Amino acid sequence: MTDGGQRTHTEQGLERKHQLLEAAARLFSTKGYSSTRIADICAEAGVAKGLMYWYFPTKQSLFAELVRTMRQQLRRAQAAAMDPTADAITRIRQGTEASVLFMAEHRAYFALLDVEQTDDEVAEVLRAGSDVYAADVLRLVREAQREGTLADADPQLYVTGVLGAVSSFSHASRRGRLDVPAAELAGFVGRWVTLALADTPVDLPTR
Amino acid sequence: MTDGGQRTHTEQGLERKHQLLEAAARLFSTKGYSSTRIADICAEAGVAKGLMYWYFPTKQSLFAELVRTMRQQLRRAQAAAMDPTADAITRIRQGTEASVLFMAEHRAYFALLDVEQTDDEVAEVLRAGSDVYAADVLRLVREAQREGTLADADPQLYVTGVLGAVSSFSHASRRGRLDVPAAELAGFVGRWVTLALADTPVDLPTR
DNA sequence: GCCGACCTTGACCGGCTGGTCGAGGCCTGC
DNA sequence: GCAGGCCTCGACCAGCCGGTCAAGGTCGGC
Repeated sequence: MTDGGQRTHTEQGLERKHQLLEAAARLFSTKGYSSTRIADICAEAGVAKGLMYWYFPTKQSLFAELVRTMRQQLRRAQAAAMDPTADAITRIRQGTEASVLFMAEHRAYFALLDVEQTDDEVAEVLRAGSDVYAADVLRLVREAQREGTLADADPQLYVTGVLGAVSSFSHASRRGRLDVPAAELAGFVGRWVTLALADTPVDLPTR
Repeated sequence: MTDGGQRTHTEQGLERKHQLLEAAARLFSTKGYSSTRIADICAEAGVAKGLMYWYFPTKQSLFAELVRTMRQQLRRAQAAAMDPTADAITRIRQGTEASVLFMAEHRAYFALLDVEQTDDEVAEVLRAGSDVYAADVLRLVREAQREGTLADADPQLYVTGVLGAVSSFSHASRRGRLDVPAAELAGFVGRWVTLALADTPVDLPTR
């Protein structure tokens, strides 16, 4: 913005910059943003600390560049997967599948989005609690599968779906992105989950 | 663990402790854990900094206590909502509804779970990207509603559901909690979302 | 051979922040 | 009235970490 003159880099320079980005991606995605030290990144890339500031003005700008390129790639994958002639629901499904697939294939990269596990111990505190609920749901899923009211896919998939729905909707509500009374929201999520769990033909032609 | 002797508190002491917990909850849930300074918490509670260390050994232990009590309450709500005589799917739905409802009613408290927005600017970088996809899905949802292939609820609900599914499943996969090949996972999530979006009777007796 | 742009280094700085400490006030039981 | 436990204060400390800087190296062009 303010700075008109972008610095020019030689081929070697671009390569170094790339090295730094890759080193940073590795560290950010395992340790989180704020727990990753600039010194760590430079050590990982095998260069001196000052060098980072030759290629990036701040730690944040390095992070931003990483996120930006990542999003662009994902976006391309989504666009490519959607058939413009199909109906809306189909396109939502296509975009969903493409997103999950793409993120799974580039997981190291997209782990950046999980940014902020802070201290391991804090993360531990948080996880410990949700595990209990997860175990509950897992038990129920197995029971439903025995009852024959739920298809025979990997139970963890269903557990993830249920817990994910609860936390996603709750999170959105907290953030004020849903203008819906609590009771109504709860009902919606209940139905949402129930529908998603609806017994699917086990040998659905997926491929 | 190691320290055998728990300190004893007078009534006044317990009240102070409570004040600190509440102040911390307010700050953690708005600024995130690591961005909240101990000095801030004490200022918010109107006491000197050293006092926190009279009631809690570390910052982390304060946080842990907050999370612990919160989980316990949620857990009770879940248990109360599940009808032990009902079938498994029904109980999953009941637990889901109770969770969402409870979290919505105590949103200030549960915002703790969103811990770690780190620096505002970093959060901004992350949000900016996902908004684009959200806008896309929103468009598709509206289109589907016009087509009549999707019920007439608040479009944001559907958007939240779709995006939440993508991120939850992807996150779980990244964390190694799903032992499923990427393509299969993508297919599952696609179906999951499609089922959840299945046209529900618009005037379903929700209330 | 010298100039300037690009690149690299690592010692250093300054501010921030979790945690400590010694001093002192209050209240209860004796 | 004093001993001892509870509570409160805020100045202080130590270490960490993002960011700076002065110095020097390399290489191509003239």
